[in-house]
Amino acid sequence: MIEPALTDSSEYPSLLIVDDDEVFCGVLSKALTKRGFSITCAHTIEEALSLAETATPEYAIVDLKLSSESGLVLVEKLRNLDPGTRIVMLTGYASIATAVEAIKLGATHYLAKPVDADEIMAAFERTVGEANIPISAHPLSVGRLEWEYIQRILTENDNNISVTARILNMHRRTLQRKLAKRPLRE
Amino acid sequence: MIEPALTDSSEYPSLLIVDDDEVFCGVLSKALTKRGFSITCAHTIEEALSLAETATPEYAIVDLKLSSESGLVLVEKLRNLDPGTRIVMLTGYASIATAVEAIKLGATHYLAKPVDADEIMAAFERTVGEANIPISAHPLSVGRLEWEYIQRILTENDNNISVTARILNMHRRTLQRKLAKRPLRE
DNA sequence: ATGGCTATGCGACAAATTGTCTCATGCGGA
DNA sequence: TCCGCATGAGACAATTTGTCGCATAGCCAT
Repeated sequence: MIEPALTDSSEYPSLLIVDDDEVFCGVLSKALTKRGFSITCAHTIEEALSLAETATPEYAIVDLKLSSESGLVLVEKLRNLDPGTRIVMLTGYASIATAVEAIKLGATHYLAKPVDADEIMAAFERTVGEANIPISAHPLSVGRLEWEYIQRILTENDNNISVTARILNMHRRTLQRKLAKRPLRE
Repeated sequence: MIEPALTDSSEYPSLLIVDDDEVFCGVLSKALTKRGFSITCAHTIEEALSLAETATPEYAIVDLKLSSESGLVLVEKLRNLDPGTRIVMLTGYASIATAVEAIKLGATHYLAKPVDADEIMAAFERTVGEANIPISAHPLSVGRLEWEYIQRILTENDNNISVTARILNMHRRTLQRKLAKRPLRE
């Protein structure tokens, strides 16, 4: 066992998670610790930077939307601190424009939520030239992805089915039906 | 008038358009000539490469979906020929996954069709960091989310449709159809 | 209280999408 | 050359969605 105090010099690679959603940080933190990383969490850009200046992390997971600011600037700064840092940008509000910018700023990869820990792992390993190392991540089925996504948007909107349906650009009747037959395994 | 043979030494910057749609090439060619470029068109990767080997263009516009092959490999090759070439990737089948790949391979920018000549011009000029990208306020529609996800798994698996369909737990026929369709906006 | 506005649940039927099957073609390895 | 696997595509049935309609219910301002 390694003593928790020595995270810096730990034999585990250091990984900084930056996301303003504390619950999300917690869940991810736990999942990645189990996979052998030494995790630190930050909820704002300032916090992330002061942590990174003390000890630059080897890996970072940055949310695009950090309260009001853009996680993009953080990507740039982390890279300036240490060009070797591997950064995955994560977001619930994905767009091609921000993806392009993130990669240009030096992010290793860009993923839209929902994602699971394995997919993030795979993203860190990934290099340009196609699928060299077949990572055994087990991605969600499309059905499952849709279900998770719907649940998130629904929650964000007070469980208002009509509003959610409009946002998701689907018919209220359809959403009703999808929600009705909820037991979706896979 | 400049003699066509001397495109290299022309006073106009050289620009190579690679798209299998001849009509599109023609229109774009005309619009960009008017803006002061010396245009050459190619409709296949081979054609593009042989042209580029003779005289490497200063700018290039590459379509992602070139009949059977992917324009991504062309981006890589053009870059190897001359790292200074500024390349804009263009496509009617835009996705975050391919955008990420394109930028990693060295593309200057990535735009979704339909697009006008001015946007392409702006894309060539774009520099990192400057742009102040707005974070989209609204989440993706379910349809779009599915499209992005499919594209991601597909690129992660070397564009193997059969494998992707199995991973996603959907029928190959269905995946075929979804990929064929989708000039999806939203 | 009454009318205007919106959310919700659900039946019914048409329209669109998927699931299945089947073929023919093309490619790389045994 | 045969085998296994990927792919594109046609055809038809099985499901799922899109649409309408209607009734109920909560909010809120008149």
